[in-house]
Amino acid sequence: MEYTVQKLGRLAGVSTRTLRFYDEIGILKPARINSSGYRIYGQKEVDRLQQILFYRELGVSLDRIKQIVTDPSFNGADALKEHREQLLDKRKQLDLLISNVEKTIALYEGRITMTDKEKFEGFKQKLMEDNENKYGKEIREKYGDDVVDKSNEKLMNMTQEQHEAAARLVAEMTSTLAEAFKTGDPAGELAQKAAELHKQWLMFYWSEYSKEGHAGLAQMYVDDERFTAHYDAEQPGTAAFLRDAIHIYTSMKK
Amino acid sequence: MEYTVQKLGRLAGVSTRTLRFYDEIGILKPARINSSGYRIYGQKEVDRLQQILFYRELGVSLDRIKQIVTDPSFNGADALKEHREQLLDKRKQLDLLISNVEKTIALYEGRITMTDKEKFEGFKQKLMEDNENKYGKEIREKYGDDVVDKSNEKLMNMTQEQHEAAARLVAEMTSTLAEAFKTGDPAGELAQKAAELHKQWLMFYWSEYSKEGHAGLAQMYVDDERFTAHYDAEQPGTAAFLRDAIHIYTSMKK
DNA sequence: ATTGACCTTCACGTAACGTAAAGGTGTAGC
DNA sequence: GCTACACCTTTACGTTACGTGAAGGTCAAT
Repeated sequence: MEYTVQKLGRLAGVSTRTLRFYDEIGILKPARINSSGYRIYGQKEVDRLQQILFYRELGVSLDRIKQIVTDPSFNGADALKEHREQLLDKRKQLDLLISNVEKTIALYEGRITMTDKEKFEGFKQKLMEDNENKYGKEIREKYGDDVVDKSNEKLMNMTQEQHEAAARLVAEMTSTLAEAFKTGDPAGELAQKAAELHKQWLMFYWSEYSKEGHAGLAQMYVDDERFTAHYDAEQPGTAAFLRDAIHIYTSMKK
Repeated sequence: MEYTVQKLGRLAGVSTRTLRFYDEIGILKPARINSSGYRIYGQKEVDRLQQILFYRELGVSLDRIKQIVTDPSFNGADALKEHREQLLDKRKQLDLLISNVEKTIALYEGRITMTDKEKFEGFKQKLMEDNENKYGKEIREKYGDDVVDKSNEKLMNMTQEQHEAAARLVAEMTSTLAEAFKTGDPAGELAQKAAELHKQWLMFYWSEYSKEGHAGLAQMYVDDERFTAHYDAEQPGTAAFLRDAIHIYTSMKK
């Protein structure tokens, strides 16, 4: 039985591009090339492809698969054992990441202690210590103490008060914007107040204000669908409305 | 305080290339460019970089970090929550992979039931069933039953007897090669017997023999360090010796 | 002869940089 | 003033495993 790329692809469930790529990297060459330059595969190649896909499903890299299928002496457990070690390593790192992400979420959400400053500080302290134990040593060795300390200091400095103040501003901006949206007039008083609040809230994070930056950010609310989705969540059109309001706001201010 | 790329890089523990790259993708622009075209960063940029690195350590993509640092409204838990979901998904897939790799290793090694054909077959059956339950449905839907059945059939056809026969051949070849190596003569009787055994063993996996293929594989034993390491494990120089023996073997046979 | 389904070879895009290469800048020592 | 030498710049290829066109040739049927 002979196969062209597409036939073999359908049989094995891979794209024609994949077969051409496997040819290119020398992992699966066609049995022959016909007079028109077409790749022709035979039974031998079908078997080899099955073997390749078997290892691919186990997450083995094509580079390693190449060794395995080229020389059957690598067929055995050795390659897979090494691969297993890599996977276990990967999982370990992944678990660490997940643990840190979850701690950070808890910290942001304040689920646990946002209302209790003492505990809050203690929690951040704990997050820092955990990280310190897990990979702080490596990083300290690599980059020196100052970097790590500075990074930790930064985390500590984002105090609960700051966070709450910013949150209040955002809440006020959001409700003002919703009110303004009902008027339909981005140049109106309410909309301009929303733009002003938006600026104030930005100032919490930007250390310097510029009309251009503000206007550019506003434009992005419309251009980037991820931002749009955020602002349009309650009321479609809000993102565009906010952009218009801010553009008016920034062009009036000098 | 003002910094050039290298100074900022040392402070934060990243390469200058990274800073230029962050400039390029617009995630961290220098405060200004001096008259010589040098990038000059200020305190604001230092802070922003710290924030970037914080999220980077949590495994967040630069694309997402860009949103977070560009618009503080993304600073919160939302981005991280989505990120956590992705990480959990990843871990699930990783666990599946590890489980399959471990089963395959056990199968290859025969640790469990290699000496008991019934159990062996049962084990392979179990591996197949497990895979079937985990993602067989998807694959069957995607590619049709024939592909999956064919793949499974292939696994079942690799019987214990075949495996053992090949293993015996490999053992014989290895010991013959070791003996031959001591003589130092790749054209000698022992070395040529090793080459012949090597061919026989290859025939177990290749459905077709060619002198060129055999000679090419032998050359790779020397050219590719990973193969070399395998054959030189017991005795350095063995890979080169085997190549020489095979080259002599293949050029004498017609 | 034309259509439509195949096939071919480029060649760019993906993520986050590492690693040269080729060339300009700044400053210290002679 | 000249020369080292450490710094800076841009350009561009390599990494993994292909996806996705683009431009153009082939094959069988209408």
